[in-house]
Amino acid sequence: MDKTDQTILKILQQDCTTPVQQIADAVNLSVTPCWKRIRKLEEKGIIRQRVALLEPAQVDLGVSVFVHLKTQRHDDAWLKSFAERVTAFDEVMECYRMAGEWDYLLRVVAKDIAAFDRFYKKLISGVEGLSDVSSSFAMEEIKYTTQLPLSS
Amino acid sequence: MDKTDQTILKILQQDCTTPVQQIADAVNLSVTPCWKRIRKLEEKGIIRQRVALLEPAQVDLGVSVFVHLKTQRHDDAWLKSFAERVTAFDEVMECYRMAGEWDYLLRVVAKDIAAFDRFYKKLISGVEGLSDVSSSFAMEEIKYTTQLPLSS
DNA sequence: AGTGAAAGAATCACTTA
DNA sequence: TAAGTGATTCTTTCACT
Repeated sequence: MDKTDQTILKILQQDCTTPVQQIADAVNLSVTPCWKRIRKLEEKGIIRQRVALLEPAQVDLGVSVFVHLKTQRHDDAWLKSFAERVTAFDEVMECYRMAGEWDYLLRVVAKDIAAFDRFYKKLISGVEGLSDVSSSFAMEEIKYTTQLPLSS
Repeated sequence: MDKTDQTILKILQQDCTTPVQQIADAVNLSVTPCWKRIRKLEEKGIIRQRVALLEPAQVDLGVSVFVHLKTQRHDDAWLKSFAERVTAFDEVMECYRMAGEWDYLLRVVAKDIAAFDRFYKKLISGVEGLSDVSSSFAMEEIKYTTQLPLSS
């Protein structure tokens, strides 16, 4: 992946509707070679998908809650089943296995506190082996981007 | 926003390259009225942008770190300047003002621990008034989606 | 909300360096 | 192996119904 590919990725991370013609101009190529580069970036999985981002508040999902979890089980089988269950919850936007005090961190979206509480109960009853759960509410979204910082 | 719009949004959240024709079929409309709905969703800001999502590991940004912050200042002016500074850092993918023990939570991406440490020093020296900072490393990304769960 | 036409883009076979 | 041209096909967009 050279500098040209990085520039292409940068543009597509900002607006993936940019016509190939315009991207080609930006990297001093003609349409076809530029198009082929984009295709390769997709085939390699560097571009994983092209999506529409919505405004959470406008679809009545203005509340983000971070849920910290501890567990007693740390074996592979448990992790696998945990991952499956958590992934299946549409409310869970992000889930990470963590180093340090907490074993997992989730970002959950909800309409309001009551809706989050319904999710919370589903989580507690649906996932075995949780030894500690702590929820922190986000009051305000200061920054949210999907644009990864590429060197060039 | 009715059920038809929700279906349209659902499709575009998964793949925004889906031809309008195909979306129209899915919601039992012909192309033009469907296209007009999409336009309106964009105008209202419900669709905020269309972007390409990249695979972090493939662009050498496999490390996510959550940074919890406390501050002594809680006035509007401080918040405003904090928001500006934090937003300006390309490494910061997400930043929330929190309720509870910690005042702010950031998700930062980096190439490795050394790169994160460079960011950490920039943050500490570039932002005034931080009284406590704690960094937690994500070992594994279990789920990451931008797809908000719409009712229908 | 629908039809059909015109404009605009993506995609591909083929050519060149 | 990487880039370019031009033709074809697919999509978007819009005037009109």
